Amino acid sequence: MEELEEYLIQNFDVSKNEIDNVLEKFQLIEIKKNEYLLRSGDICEYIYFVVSGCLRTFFYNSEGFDSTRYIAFENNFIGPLHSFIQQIPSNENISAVEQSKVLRISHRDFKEGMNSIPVIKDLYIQFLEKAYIMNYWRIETFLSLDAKERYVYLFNNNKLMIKRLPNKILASFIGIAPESLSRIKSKI
Amino acid sequence: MEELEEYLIQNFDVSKNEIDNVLEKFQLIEIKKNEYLLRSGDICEYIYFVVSGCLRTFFYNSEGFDSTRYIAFENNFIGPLHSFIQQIPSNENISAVEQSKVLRISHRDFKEGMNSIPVIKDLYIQFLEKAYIMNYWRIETFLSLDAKERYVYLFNNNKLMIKRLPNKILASFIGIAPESLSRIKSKI
DNA sequence: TAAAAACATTAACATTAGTTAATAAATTAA
DNA sequence: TTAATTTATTAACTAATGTTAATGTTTTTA
Repeated sequence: MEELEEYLIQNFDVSKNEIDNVLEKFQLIEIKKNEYLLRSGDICEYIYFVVSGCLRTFFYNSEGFDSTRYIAFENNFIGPLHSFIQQIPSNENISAVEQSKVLRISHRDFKEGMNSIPVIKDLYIQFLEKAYIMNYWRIETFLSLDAKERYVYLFNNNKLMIKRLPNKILASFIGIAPESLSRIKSKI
Repeated sequence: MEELEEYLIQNFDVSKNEIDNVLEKFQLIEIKKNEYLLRSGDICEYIYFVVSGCLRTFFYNSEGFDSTRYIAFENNFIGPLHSFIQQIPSNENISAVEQSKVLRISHRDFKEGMNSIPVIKDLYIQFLEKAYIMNYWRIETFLSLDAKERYVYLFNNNKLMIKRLPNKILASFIGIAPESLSRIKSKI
């Protein structure tokens, strides 16, 4: 749990006591590469904090290929919020890109914490703000850049993704076919 | 202000007194079609609640065309959050698609309200959650749909946009050239 | 209300990205 | 460690979208 504790200390003005209250609501889970934490159609019961490894959320598009909507490396939260908040079925899957350790908090504990532990509300706000900013630049790249430019953008701004994601997932995150990504890389 | 009052009553468990405290932080502004509330490069000082009309946020892409990131009709908030939160220059503009009336709250009053008026925090969370869900499906359409499918998606799910936005802005929201949108419409 | 400006449509052509298929390389499992 | 499986690359071809330019339509302004 030290990773989440460290994360809280770094990001919030929070007392030792409050940290303990938060931490006790989380539970450590290990997951092997390619295993699922959530399948589309199911209700998202947990939000996850990535301690080590890498997870992604993705869905299957009309042609049956998968599209990666979000990637979380260490020290980031992941979970399809609309499903979690409203407790309705998710159209996304969560799975492990690498073998990972995650801390999960249930919807029940989260709701309870939102009322009883002030820092959880702040944590949630920060999570939403981070998601907002990530989604913001994501939409911007789709609106204004072509496939090659989107790859170059990631190359310049997100070395971690370039380094740790296989071609296939990188392509599905950029929104192009893996063959197109190969072509793009060969021409740079 | 009745519109915002109504909105608060509808969406939050909030007392008359609290509503008054919130409302007094807002200021009514009128804006003519095509006028700007924010220009890229400036720091976003206000978040706006649309009372009537329609606003959009957009930026200029590398070829000098504009891309529309977000559209707000009546009873929705608008503002580039990353600029507002962090008080850093925005790369987006806000302008009026139609002649509009908006209520604005300053960053200063917002920050103050976040600490002193509980419902403002909830309002902010709901704003972030709404933005999350909107951005979520937006990214999904870019990842999994081609231009024609994105138009059809809007046609089925957002009649208001189809009805009230000119072709040019609709195309810039879908991420295609206006000529392409004309072609798509003629083939449906 | 007429003229000007902005916007929308259409068509021909150019470019980008998707598709298919074959092969090579890397990873996983026996 | 080898065989099997998955992933990555390449090339030829196809389909979709962008670009340019001409024309028609609508909106704005004088």
